[in-house]
Amino acid sequence: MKYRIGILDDHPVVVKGLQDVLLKHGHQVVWTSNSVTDAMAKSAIQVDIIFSDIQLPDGDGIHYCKEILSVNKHVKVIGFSSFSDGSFIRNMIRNGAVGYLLKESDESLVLESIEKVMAGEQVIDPKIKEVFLETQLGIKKNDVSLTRRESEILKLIADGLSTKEIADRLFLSIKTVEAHRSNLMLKMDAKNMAHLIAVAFDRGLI
Amino acid sequence: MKYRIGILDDHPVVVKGLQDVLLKHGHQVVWTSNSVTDAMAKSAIQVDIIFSDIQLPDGDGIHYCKEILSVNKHVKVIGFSSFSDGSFIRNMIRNGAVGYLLKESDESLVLESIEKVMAGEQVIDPKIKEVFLETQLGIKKNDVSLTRRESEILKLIADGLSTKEIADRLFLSIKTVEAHRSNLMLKMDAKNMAHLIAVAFDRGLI
DNA sequence: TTGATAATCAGGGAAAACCCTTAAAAATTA
DNA sequence: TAATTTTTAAGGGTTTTCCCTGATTATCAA
Repeated sequence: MKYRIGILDDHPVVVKGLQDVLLKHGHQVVWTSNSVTDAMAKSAIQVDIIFSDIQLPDGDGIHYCKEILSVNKHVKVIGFSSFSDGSFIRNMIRNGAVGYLLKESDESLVLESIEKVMAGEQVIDPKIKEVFLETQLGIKKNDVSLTRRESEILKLIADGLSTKEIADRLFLSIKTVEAHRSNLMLKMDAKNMAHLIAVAFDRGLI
Repeated sequence: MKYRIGILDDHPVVVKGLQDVLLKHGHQVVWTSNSVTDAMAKSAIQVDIIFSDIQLPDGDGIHYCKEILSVNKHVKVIGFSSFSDGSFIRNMIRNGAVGYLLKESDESLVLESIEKVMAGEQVIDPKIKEVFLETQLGIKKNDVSLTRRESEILKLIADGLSTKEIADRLFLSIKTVEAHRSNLMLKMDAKNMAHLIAVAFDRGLI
């Protein structure tokens, strides 16, 4: 199937390259644009898919995504950027994008993604999946080593249990639990319990 | 290629099932075990791959993994459990496991994974990858929508700032910051600040 | 313009967290 | 066995969080 496609990117080279790939395979590139304002002005033009960069001169693809979907809720927006930054991708998806590809993707991935997206599937670049998986697995950096008791208590803290509740659960004195909490904060260089949990998540300890 | 395999699991049905699959395809199951102690006693038996459950009667697969690798660092340990709990998987991998499969995996996945693992690759059950990806993307249930001020303050809390510090930073009254904290806890159904941060990470809000 | 939502702030009190020192079993490791 | 680490625990004090009620001012959409 051949589709009507719009491209929003402020890098002429990227626009040209993507356009060539799409045209070569019979798709119609009905508009290209280098700014959010301009792209919104073209929102009346019917398209099936929009490829949108994240960083644009007058805004970002994330807000554009939300806006264009409020005008035309049937269009499939695919984030198209060189950033594999998680927060960009998350926000793009949250704002309604159905896919996110990296600019270094090869032709076949772009073409496959068009088919998948039009079939109602969500598409995330496999490279991003790998990065996400590694983050989840905490392969990054894991210098602090916690004792068995410490990680046990850490998990209970993350579950929202107070010192007293943890003490009751583990049949320990409140003072003992307090000692472990202090050690956790010391080891992980945390200022308080909220910070401790944030650090623990960052280091993949939870 | 056919390999020598050990199985550590305290569920006889699982052991039987896995063993049948492996034997049917020509692999050798050189030992099976239902406890960590017993499995360690069999550590002298040369194996290529060990399938290990997470929860065992006398310990857990995570510590077993570490121990067996200190004895035989060339063995490939594959976590094999019905838990898709992230922390188990993370810890298993951190302790040297090269793979993690779910018990509901079908035969072909198990067999493919054996080949991949022996080829030096890491194997994670695709179902887990999906869960991880969804967590990363915050797709799960992202029903809570925070206001601008709330997410601003949430981030500062995660950075370890106290109510007073946040108030100073944002030129607000302590009471205002307290109000926002209360609303955050209410919205995210958190019992205290530590829990709030944990929930926020879970939902991909940080 | 009129609700609804968001953001601001107050007082007061109970509970929990935080910080300090000190120390003795218990378990591991060398 | 000796040395080290872990786990246990106390006393006592300061600070912060947490919870309640109540209220005024912006902001934004219908």
